[in-house]
Amino acid sequence: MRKQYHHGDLKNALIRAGAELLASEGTAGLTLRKAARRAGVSHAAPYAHFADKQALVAAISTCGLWAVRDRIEEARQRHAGDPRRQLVEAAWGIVQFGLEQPDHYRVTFSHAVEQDPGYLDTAHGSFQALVGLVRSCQDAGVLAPGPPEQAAVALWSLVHGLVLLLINRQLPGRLLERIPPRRLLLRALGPHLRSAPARARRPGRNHPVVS
Amino acid sequence: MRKQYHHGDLKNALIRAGAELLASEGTAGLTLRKAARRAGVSHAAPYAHFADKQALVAAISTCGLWAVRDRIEEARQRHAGDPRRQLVEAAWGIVQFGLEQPDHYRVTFSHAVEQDPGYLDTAHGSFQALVGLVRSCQDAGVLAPGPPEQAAVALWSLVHGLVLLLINRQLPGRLLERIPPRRLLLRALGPHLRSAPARARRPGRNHPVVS
DNA sequence: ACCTGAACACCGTTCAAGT
DNA sequence: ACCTGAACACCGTTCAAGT
Repeated sequence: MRKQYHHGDLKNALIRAGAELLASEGTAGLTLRKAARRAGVSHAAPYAHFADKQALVAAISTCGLWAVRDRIEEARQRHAGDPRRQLVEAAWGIVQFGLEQPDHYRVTFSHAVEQDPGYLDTAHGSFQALVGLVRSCQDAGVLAPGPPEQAAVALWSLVHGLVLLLINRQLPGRLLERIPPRRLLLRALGPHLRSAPARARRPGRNHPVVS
Repeated sequence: MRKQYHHGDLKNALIRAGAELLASEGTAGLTLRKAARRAGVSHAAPYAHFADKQALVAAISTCGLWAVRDRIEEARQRHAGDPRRQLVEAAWGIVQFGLEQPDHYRVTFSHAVEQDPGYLDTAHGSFQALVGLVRSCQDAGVLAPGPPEQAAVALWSLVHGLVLLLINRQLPGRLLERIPPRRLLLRALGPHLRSAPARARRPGRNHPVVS
C-alpha cells in the first residue's frame, strides 16, 4: 500500500472529474483545484498533464464535440435510407444533448477554446459529419441544391442558437410553456426542408411528415 | 478639493467601466475590482449599487440587449415599406454587433444572467421587436403565415447561432476565408424568405434580391 | 446614503523539492 | 516522469468603521 501517486491515467481522470463537476455544480464549479481534489491528487498535479486550465477545458469540450458527432452518426444509422428523418433526428439529438447536459454543452461551444488544435480538429470533424448528412439530403431532394458547406452552416447555426436560447432561458417563458422544444426545432427546420421529391426511393409511398 | 467619493453616478460609471474592460481585455478581464479601480473607487464600493458581480454583468448584458433592439428598429426605419429588407438588415445589424463587439455580445447572451428581472424584461422586449418585424413580413408575404412567435424563434436562433459560431471561430477556417459573413447570413436566411408576393406594393417591379 | 480598509476563502500558476 | 507543499498574485464577498 505504498503511495502510488495515482492510477496511471490522471489525465483522463481529470477530464472525467471536470465533466462531473460541470454536471453537479455548473460552469462556475469547474475548477482545476476541485478537479484535482476529486481525482485524489494535489492541486499542482494537473500541470503535469495540462498546460493550464484552458487545456483541461479544451479536453472536456472535445468530449462534447464527440458527443455531438455521435448524435449525428447515430441518427444516420437508425434512419438509414430516410435522409429527411436523419437530418431531423440528428438535430434533435443535439438539442437533447444540450437539454440533458446544459453546462457541458455550454463549455463545449464556449469561447477561449479557440486555439486548442485538438479541439479545432474535432470541431472540423463534427462539422464534416453534418456536411455529409446535408449532401445526402440534397441528393434525396430533401434540401435544396447548392454548396453543402453553406447549408450546413445555416443548419448548424439554427440548431446551436436554439439550444443556447433554450438552456439559457432567453426565450419568453410563456412560449416555452406552450410549445415543447421538439416542436420549436421542427418549426425552425421546416423552411429548409423540401417536400418529397418525385424520385423518392420508395415510389407509391408518401413520405410521412416527421412529428 | 475635498474627497467627494465620486461624481454621484457610480452605478452607471461601473457599467461603462465594465463595458470598456470587456472591449479592451475580453470576458476574462471583466472583474469587479478592475471596474471599481477604473471608476476610481475602492473595490468594495460597487456593493453599494450591485448585489454581486452577476448584477453588474446583468446590467452590462441589458445594455447589449438594447443594442440588439436598436439594430432591429433602425433597420425598420431605414427600410420602411420593404419588410424583406427590414428583416435582412436587422439580422445583419445583429451580426455586425457581434463581430464588432464580440465579448459584449457574448456576455449579453451568456448564462448566469437568467434570473435578473431587468434583463429578462429587456430580453422579452427585444424578442417582441423581432416578432413585430416578423408579423409585417408575414403580412407582405415575405415570411410564411403561422404563429409569428415561432417564426421569430427560428430566425432568432439562426442569427444568434451564426454570430456565436463566427466570433468563436467554430466554423472551418477555409470556409470563412472564402465566404464573407454577410453571404453566410443571406444563405441561412434564404430558405425562410418567400419570393415576391402577387400583391406586392409596387406591382410591375420585381423585388431585387438583397445582396 | 455612500464609501474605505482590513480580512477571509478561493482561485490559477509557479517552483524547488521529493520519489 | 510524476507528484507534493509552499508561495504569490488576484479574485468575490463581508463587515466594522468612517463621513
